[in-house]
Amino acid sequence: MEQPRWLDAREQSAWRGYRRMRRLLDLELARELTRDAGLSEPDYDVLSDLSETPDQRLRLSELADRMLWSRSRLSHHLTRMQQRGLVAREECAADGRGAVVTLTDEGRHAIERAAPGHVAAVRRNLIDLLTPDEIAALDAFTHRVVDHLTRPGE
Amino acid sequence: MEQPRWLDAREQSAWRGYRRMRRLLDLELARELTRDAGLSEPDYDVLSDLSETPDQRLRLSELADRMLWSRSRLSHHLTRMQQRGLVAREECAADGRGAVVTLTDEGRHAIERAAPGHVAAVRRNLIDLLTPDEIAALDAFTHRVVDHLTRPGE
DNA sequence: CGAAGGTTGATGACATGTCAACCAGACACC
DNA sequence: GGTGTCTGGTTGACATGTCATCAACCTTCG
Repeated sequence: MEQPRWLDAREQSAWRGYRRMRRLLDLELARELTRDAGLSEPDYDVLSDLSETPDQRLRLSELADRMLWSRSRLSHHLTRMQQRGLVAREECAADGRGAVVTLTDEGRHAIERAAPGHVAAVRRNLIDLLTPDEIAALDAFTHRVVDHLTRPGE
Repeated sequence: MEQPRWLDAREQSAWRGYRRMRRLLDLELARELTRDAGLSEPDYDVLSDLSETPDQRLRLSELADRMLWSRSRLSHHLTRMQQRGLVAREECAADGRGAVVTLTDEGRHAIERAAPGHVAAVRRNLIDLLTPDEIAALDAFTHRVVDHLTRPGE
């Protein structure tokens, strides 16, 4: 590790702001989601991803990849959601090892009930506080960073 | 919950990008920190906050507030860090209920060893990928959101 | 065929975070 | 000085996430 280039004042401030925002936004969104719909953020994400899928069914590994979760985490989480009746597991016809998650009626009901409030919360606490230019900047640089972090070489 | 205003394409994309970046960046920074310094991000944050304090000592509640942690979480975490010799607890002279955390020599050594690499990782995976304008925008809107979320009325 | 090697999920042990109950000292008020 | 309440911190039970490991299964190749 050679000479470190420390962050200048603005960079430091931006980095701290980012982390603080992240924490507070997380807390707030999770709080509203639990209060209004009885779901955690991970629950919401699973249901949301699943409900946007044509057949409302996904291979576990496919879902894990989309969510950037480990297979193990997904498996544990689905077990819990399954016990609450939000999703179901089925065997995969094409691959004997595989499994498929599906949305139960209760799961669909839950996400349909939760979505409007959650989107409103995201708006109120983030999106609507940003100017169109800032939204565009956020869109641009987050994708740039994601590309960097998922580049094969790194 | 009245008529929901869904997110338009750009907003949706920005929101997803944000969440994806957040997750990947977290993973990467945590990975490097563990590998290079044997610290978790929470460990690093505690040590860093502590080392920037004049006397390298802080009241628990003060530290908890700065980090946006619950007292309980901080207490648990400090117990673990204390067992590893990174910090120490002392009684508070001014308030018999209170306690003070201090940095041990080992703790100071650990943060001094970890900081250059961590800052470099933050640069490499985020800061240096943004234009100066984007840094400025990030700085501006994150603080705006933080203000919104910490406003007394909400 | 059948063994080797990679993939898919499930599982148990463990680390970490949250919530609620609790205790002791501070504080207010009579 | 009591007495009730508040505050700072600790603790234990529990929820969640990670890692290592395992069994079942596909695929390839001798």
